Amino acid sequence: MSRYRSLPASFYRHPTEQVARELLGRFLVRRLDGQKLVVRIVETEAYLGRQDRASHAWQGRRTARNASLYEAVGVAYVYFIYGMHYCLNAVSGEADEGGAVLIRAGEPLLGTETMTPLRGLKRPPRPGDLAGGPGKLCQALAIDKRLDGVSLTRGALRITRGEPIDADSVATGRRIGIDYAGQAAEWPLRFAIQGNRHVSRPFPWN
DNA sequence: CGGAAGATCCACT
DNA sequence: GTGGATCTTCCGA
Repeated sequence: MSRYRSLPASFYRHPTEQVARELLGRFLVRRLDGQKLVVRIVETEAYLGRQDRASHAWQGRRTARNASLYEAVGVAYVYFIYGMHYCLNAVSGEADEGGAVLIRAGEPLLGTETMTPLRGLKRPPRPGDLAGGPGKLCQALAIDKRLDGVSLTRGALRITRGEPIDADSVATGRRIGIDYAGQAAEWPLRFAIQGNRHVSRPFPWN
């Protein structure tokens, strides 16, 4: 069905803030051992690249870690943080700009019985337990460094058309965990589906 | 080469 | 709300 058709690379070739908004409602599909795990993207953040102090591409920084940011739009940028977590981004914007969208939270749709033990849980999960945060989401979908640089348009990790939401159903806020970024910390580049209970932490609606 | 920081999560009070 | 876990990555000396 068309909800499971991958978004094309051209989808990501637009301003990163726009891509971050339009990724809400889309499906993140992980193929794992012949099984399909699916979450609906409910929260994102835009990182604008060289002009954004919170971005790993701030001032055009190029390192071994962030090489994927300069590969091509539509590829995954996966990095390791805090000694124990991974974060998943979709590279977006213009070539060489270093823009990307952080996938901060998803609503589990398929494969929850597999995600639950991957998360180390033994009880039925409550909203947000499985993928309500960038680190949780990666753990639930078995996303790690091996998926850094892969295309999101095909293969073991894809983003599909899903269920696009209305523009007026998007909640906006400040990005999380980047207080070091000065003025950029106040830019309203965090987005979520209005009222969704699977977000990483409360929005103004709560 | 060493130190410090980090796009987080969890347990505990 | 606070503090600790944990370790790769990066930058300055």
